[in-house]
Amino acid sequence: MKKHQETPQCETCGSRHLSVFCSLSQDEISEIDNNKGCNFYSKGQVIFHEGNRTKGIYCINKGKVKLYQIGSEGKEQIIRFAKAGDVIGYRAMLSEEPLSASAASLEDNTTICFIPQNQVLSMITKNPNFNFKLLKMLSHELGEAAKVITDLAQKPVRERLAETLLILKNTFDVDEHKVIQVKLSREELANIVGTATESVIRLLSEFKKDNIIAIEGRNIKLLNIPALTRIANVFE
Amino acid sequence: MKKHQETPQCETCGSRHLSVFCSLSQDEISEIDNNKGCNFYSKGQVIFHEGNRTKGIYCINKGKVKLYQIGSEGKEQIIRFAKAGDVIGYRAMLSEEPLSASAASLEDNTTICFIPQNQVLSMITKNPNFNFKLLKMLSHELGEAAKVITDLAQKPVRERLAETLLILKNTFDVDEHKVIQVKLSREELANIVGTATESVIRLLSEFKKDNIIAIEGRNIKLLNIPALTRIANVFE
DNA sequence: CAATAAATATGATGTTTATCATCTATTTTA
DNA sequence: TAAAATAGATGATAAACATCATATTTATTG
Repeated sequence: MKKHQETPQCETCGSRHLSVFCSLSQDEISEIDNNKGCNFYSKGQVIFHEGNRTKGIYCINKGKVKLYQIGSEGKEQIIRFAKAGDVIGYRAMLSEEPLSASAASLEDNTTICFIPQNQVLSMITKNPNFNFKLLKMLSHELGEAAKVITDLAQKPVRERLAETLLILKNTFDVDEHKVIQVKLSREELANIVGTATESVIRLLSEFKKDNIIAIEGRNIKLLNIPALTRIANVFE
Repeated sequence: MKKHQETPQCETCGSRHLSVFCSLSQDEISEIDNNKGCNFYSKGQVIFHEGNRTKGIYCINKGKVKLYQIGSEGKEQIIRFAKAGDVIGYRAMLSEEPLSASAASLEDNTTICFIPQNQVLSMITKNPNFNFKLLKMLSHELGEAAKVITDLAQKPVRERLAETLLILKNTFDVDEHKVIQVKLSREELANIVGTATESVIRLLSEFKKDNIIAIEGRNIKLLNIPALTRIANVFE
């Protein structure tokens, strides 16, 4: 009893007005609609592979995605996340370099549109607002990356894990029960924090013992955000 | 007996043709020349401060610069370097965010021009080539940052130090005696690698003992680059 | 639904790396 | 140039963290 999966239309895309495409005109939107493709991914499916070339950008219509690199010992390092309204693959397309990261779906029914390069380039040229949104997005990402670098270089694992939980909250939000709205394995958490899976398990247990979080399987409930913030050692 | 320091002209700037400004027309160059400022910095002088706002971009005419953040325990983390022809401060300007890093000169007589925001924005709008160069530069930087993140998260200090030496070689080149053309303290090296100063000192001594490098004060001579590459554990 | 696999959990142990103390060498400055 | 400050070097120790081993729980699948 497979549900029929229809290609979503940009025109009716709920995420569009919050995304980098918010400044496009009606004409530009239908131009994209006529040229884009769409794919549906089940949980764990790879969307693109590090090292490959891309001839366009991927716009997430529905679902959640992790972007990761494989380190020299074969270990996954999660670089960032993307959700509905976010765009991925633009870095490689714009720099004309191979993809610096792989992308994999974190949920079933993740729906992702593919906008060909020539469409994007023409929008950049024709729509200054879109262009500035892109520049802004890239610059912002670069600033975030610098923060991550400093944290990885200087903070102990405990602080980084606390900070990761807060970042996941900001990225995916929490529901009415304070549960972070993304399901990650302990191993994936370790692959964000840059530590061993066992260390994440131990530290989560500590946080739980101190009533800072509650754990139900892969659901993490944030009970005491001020305490987490204190542990994370962030002042901003 | 202070030497008279003259504002350099973009028109005669040797670095221009290799920089993000390479695609500018004669008119655009003189337009910038008429609006830019210029400052001279002695070694160690701060060019701008993390957290401040910038209303333009800094173009390095001469000298070397480190960009760094101060971590939560007050420790410096060097994010990247810049040299003649490189631009700094553009990330903050384009994202309309505060500067994410501070910049400090690494050499006496470092000469840096300041191009006001409105000049840059008008070039972006009027010169598509310049715009694409910017997009490319930002995207490239973002890819480099992702690599650093994976390395910091996964590689041991020894590998990171070896890799840092190779990156310094690629950034600043070596002279005819194989000496890396930038002088950094052991502490600064530690602040790139993300480790303690003592660890850098010990590891450099090891590399020296194995005839992989030679050390004369702050000059580091790369004697065996293949060996360094092997230690750095990079396959690309 | 039993059987198997995978993920989570926890203890024991070892390695890596930071910290502290101290000493020497090199700059800087009075 | 002597004195003081700073940077570099090295050993001893401690802390953080990874790894390995082994349960235990939770998913997955025939």
